[in-house]
This record gives sequence, structure tokens and C-alpha cells, in this order.
Amino acid sequence: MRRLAGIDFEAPATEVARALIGADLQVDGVGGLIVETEAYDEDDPASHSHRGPTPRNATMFGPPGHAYVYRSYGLHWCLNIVCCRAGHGAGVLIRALEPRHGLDAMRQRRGLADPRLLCAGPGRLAQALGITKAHDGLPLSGPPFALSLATLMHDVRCGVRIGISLAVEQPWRFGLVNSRFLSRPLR
DNA sequence: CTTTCGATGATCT
DNA sequence: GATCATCGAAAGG
Repeated sequence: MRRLAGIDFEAPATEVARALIGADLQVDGVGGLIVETEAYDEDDPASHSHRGPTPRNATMFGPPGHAYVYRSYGLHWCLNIVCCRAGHGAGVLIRALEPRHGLDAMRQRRGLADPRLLCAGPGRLAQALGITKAHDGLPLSGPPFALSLATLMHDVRCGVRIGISLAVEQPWRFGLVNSRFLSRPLR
């Protein structure tokens, strides 16, 4: 499934990462507006796909528009949307969203009340939305996922990515400049 | 406000 | 055996 929610998931990861800002993402009815993303593609030393397919990163190599979920630091789950083309492994990490639907479920899963901390970071977001390895490889085009057309956001800026040690200077993190729900402010 | 550090386990060398 | 696309608590200024 190449196109979804008005986005071409065979486009370069940076384009997809930019286009996803403002889209509404839900998992079983729980979710909100994507406000922060990061692009990773096969030419990028920081990307899981950089050294080619392995059991962990296999879903990054296709098909596009599917979820790539991996375990981070042995504790957290992180959600990507695959945006590969022709065997070129790539994806966009969903780093933060503005909660809009299912706030009670999010609060319960996170053990927190503060809406600003429910989905501000990839691990927090996955916990709030109930995402686990079970979602790895599932298409975003149907249940339990729902991805709907982005509201056009004009105040999107890019900056350096977070938590990586390679290719640290690439400006491949995208976010809504004045959102209160970012994992960290943009530079 | 900032920095540091422990938790915790799959993955790859 | 080392390295993490993280988080939260604790300690320090």
C-alpha cells in the first residue's frame, strides 16, 4: 500500500517524516495528532536498516505503509512507519503526538495524569497507545490502526535527531515548532 | 535548571 | 561482550 492518508510512503524518508506532522494516528481508537518524527533510511549510519536486512529490521524493507516496532533499551517499544521502496529499507520514527482520543486509556497505561507527558517521546507514545511487538508488520491502513489525512501544518521545523551516536548532525527530526507535546524543543 | 545513572534484554559482532 | 532511535529518578548548581 503505497499511498495512505494522502502520503506517498515510497517517497524519501525525510519527505514522509515531514508529511506526517499533523496527521491523526490512532490505535484501537487511542491517539492524536503527530507532532514529532525522525527519518531513517538505508544510506544513514544511524538507521537500523543501514547494514541490510536482519531478523529485527526485516519489516523496514517492505512493504511501505506498515508498522515497524522494535524494543529499545530492553524496556520500551518504539513505532516507525515503513517508507521503503524497492528493497531500500527506511522508516519514520513516530516520536510524539498531541493526545486527542482515549485520554483515559493513556493515563491508565502510563500511570500519569499530565497530558503533556503521555506521548512525549517514542517509548511513552508506544506505552500510551498500547503498541508492542505484536504490531510489528501490521499495515497502517486498517485496524487496529487508523491514520487520517494531515491537517496542513505550516510551522514545522527540522533539527538534529535525539539519542543517536552516528550521523548526529543530519537535520532529520521534524516537529511542530510551538507544540507543547514535543519530547524536547526543536533547536 | 542541568547532568548522571540504573534498569533491562534483544541484537549483532 | 558491547551497543543501543529511552525513561525516570536522583543528585548537583
